[in-house]
Order: sequence, then C-alpha cells, then structure tokens
Amino acid sequence: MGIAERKERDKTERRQSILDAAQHLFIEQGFEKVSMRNIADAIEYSPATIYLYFKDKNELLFALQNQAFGRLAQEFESVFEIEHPAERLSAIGHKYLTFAFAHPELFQLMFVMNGPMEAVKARGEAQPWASGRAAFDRVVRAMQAGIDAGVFRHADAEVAALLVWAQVHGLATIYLSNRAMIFSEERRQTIIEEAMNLFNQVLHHGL
Amino acid sequence: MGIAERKERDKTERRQSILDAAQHLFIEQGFEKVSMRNIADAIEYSPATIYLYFKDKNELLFALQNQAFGRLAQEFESVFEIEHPAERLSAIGHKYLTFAFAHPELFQLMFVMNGPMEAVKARGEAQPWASGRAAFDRVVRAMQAGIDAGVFRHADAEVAALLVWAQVHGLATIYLSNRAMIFSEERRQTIIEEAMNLFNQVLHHGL
DNA sequence: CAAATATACTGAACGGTGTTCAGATTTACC
DNA sequence: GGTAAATCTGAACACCGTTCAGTATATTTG
Repeated sequence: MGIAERKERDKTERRQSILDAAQHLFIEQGFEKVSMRNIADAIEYSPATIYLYFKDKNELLFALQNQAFGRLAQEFESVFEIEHPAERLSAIGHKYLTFAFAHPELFQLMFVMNGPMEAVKARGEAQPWASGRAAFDRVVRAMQAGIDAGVFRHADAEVAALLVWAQVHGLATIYLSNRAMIFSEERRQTIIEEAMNLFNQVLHHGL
Repeated sequence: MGIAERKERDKTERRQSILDAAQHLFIEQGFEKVSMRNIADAIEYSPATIYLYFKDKNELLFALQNQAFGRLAQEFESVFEIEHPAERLSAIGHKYLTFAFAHPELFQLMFVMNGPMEAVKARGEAQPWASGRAAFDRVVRAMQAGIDAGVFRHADAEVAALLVWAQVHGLATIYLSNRAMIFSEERRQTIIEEAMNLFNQVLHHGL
C-alpha cells in the first residue's frame, strides 16, 4: 500500500500548502485580502481546486485558526514555570496582549472573526472549539492554583478565569478595533500598558 | 428663500429615510444583509442615489453609529442618579452589557465593526469619534467621582475607566463573537452574569 | 499494451458586493 | 416656454464565495 500512502501524504501536503499560502496572505496583507481567488493565485491553482481540500472558506479559516492556536500555546509555554499564582496569571495576560499586538490578524482570526466559528457550529461536534477550550483551560488551571493557595477568594475558578480573560481581551479588542481613537496618539501607546499595570495590581490584591 | 429651505429640509429628510431603512435592515436582518442594494430596495431608490447623500458605505455606517450612540446615552440616563460611585459604575457596566445583548447588531456597529471607524479616520477630524469619547467620558466622570470620594485608590480616572470599560466590553464581545462556545449552552447563559457579579465585588472592594 | 476507471484540476458561470458615471428625468428660475 | 440646475438611474467595472460540467492526468484492470 506504498502508493496509497504516498497519495495520502501528497494530499495533506497540498492541503498544508494552501493553509501556508493563506496564512502568509493573512499576515502579509491583512484578512480583507484573504480571498479564495488570492489564495488560489498564490499557489497557482484554480479557486475551484481549494474546494477539493476544504468544504468552504469558513472551514479553511477554521483550520488556520487551529494552527494559530498552536502559536499561542507556544507563547504560553514559559509562563507555567512561574510559581506565584497572581504573577502567573498576569504573565498569561501579558502574553495574550503581546500576541494580539504582534499578530493582530491571527488574533482576529482566533478571537474576533465570525467565519471560523461558523465552521465550528457547522461541524456540530460534542466538544466544540476544542482549541479555544484548551487555551482557556490553562487560565482556569492557573486560577484554580491561586484559589487553592488561598490567594483568590472566589470559589469558581472558571468564572474568575473568564473575568480575567475578558479583561485582557477587552483591552486588546478596544485597541485593535480602533476604539482607542478617543485617546491621543501618544496616549494610546501607553494607556493600555497603564491599564494592564492597574489590572496586575488588582490581581495581586487578591481579586 | 422659502423654497431653498424646503429643499434643504427635504434633503435631510431623505437622508434620514435612508438611515432609517438601513437601521431597520440592521436590526431586522443583521449586518451581513445591510448592502447598498438592499437599502436602496427598501426605500425604492437606485443604489447610486444613496451616494448622493453619503460619500460611501463607511460614511453611512458612521452616521448610523452616531444615531445608535444616542440610544446608548438614553440607556445611561438613569444611572447618574445613583450616588454610590461603585454602584454607579457597576450600573453603567450592567447597562452596557444589557444593551449589547438587547441590540447585538447596533453594539457591533458601535464597538466592533471596522467600517464606521474607517470613516472616522477618513474625516481626519481634530477630535475623532466624538460620540465614542462622549460615552467614555461618562465612565471617566463616574470613576473620578469615586476617586474623589476616596473609594478608588488609583489616581488616573481615565486609566481606571478604560479598565472598567474593557472588562465589560470583553465579556460582551466574547459572548457575541461566539467564543463563549467553550461553555455548555446552559452555562453560557449564567456564567456571564456570574462574572459580572464577581466584577461588581471587585469594584465594591475598591479596585 | 490498451482500455477502463479513478483522481486531480479548471473555465466559466451564478448571484452577490461596493462604487462610478454618462445620460435621462424632474424641478426651479427667468 | 425655454434654460439651467438639481435629482435620479441603468449599466458597467472589478471584486467576492461557490458550483459544476468537462478536461487532463495517473492508476488499475483485463
């Protein structure tokens, strides 16, 4: 069955090359420029060919999203060496925010855009959006550690983790959606950082 | 000059009727269905006619956004009777979240979509996004009152207000962008509320 | 080896989008 | 009534996601 295996491998390789081209377009040109036609041009295929490897654009975006979550997980790696619960949580928040600013397009794909979530819905899995859940679980675990250590009062780690996520997520999306325009350009650069400092204070204070 | 006046009035009336049709489409059918052609159909005009009243779609969305901010301001009205700073702030947060769930399409127009902000940029005004700034100022004033009353420690009211805004905004957008999918359907309904309760605790604790 | 089959790919089309512009129509003025 | 100004539109342009009949290539079978 050597031939069948090679074919399978070739197929996943071509699938991956589509994803690579799409990701490249995403990062290089922004998500508005990521059209099926542009992806097709980049890999010198016909647009119709992409539909042999992905059901539709949402499915492609979903695959791309999963790949991007791999990157974020990588960023989170080092954080789990930190012992102090509040500091570990604030480090996670910091990494989240840094990732959002460093890769705004990927961040939007992961946490803002509708397309990938439509694919998640369409799949109708029992455990939808596993990659998102896995990322969130890291926050929950860090929070639970803090509660167990008596640093945080609130009993429900999931609720507290959601609040922490939402806090940083809110700062990131306010900035990335240009809603920080209400601040002058100089202020805009620093106020997010100041807000994060205040957030860290709140965290260390015990939540 | 009675005629010139009437013409001017007619013009603003037609402009308004375009906005009304667009808003109706927005609320009734969702923002994906708000196309220039659909708006034109609703008011029985040609799509080209809309461009006599709005420079482009972004400019139309911007006008619609301003209108929506009027609604939010209305929601905020009652809040400013509350004396206790922490309670006033948490009431603002509650209204913000309630508005987001009650009018998700308008919320996205105001705080998520890119189009209206592109128009803001294109206008190049000295005080960009005045309606957003006005809404935020209400939060800042409430926060400043809290600082003055010694309830909140942090000196910079703007930074603290941004953090409060981002907290609630994060919860709203996580839910509305379907990222709360990581929770079971029943949990999804209640966990946002629980997170808000925890947030209120933090606020009352003094931030 | 040749024919049949399975695999891979594509051109062209469908209906949708925002936008522009020459031309038609309606209105106001002298 | 005739001219000028204001108002509106049909048709087109270049894009979008998606589908499908048809072509070309590679593999399997007789």
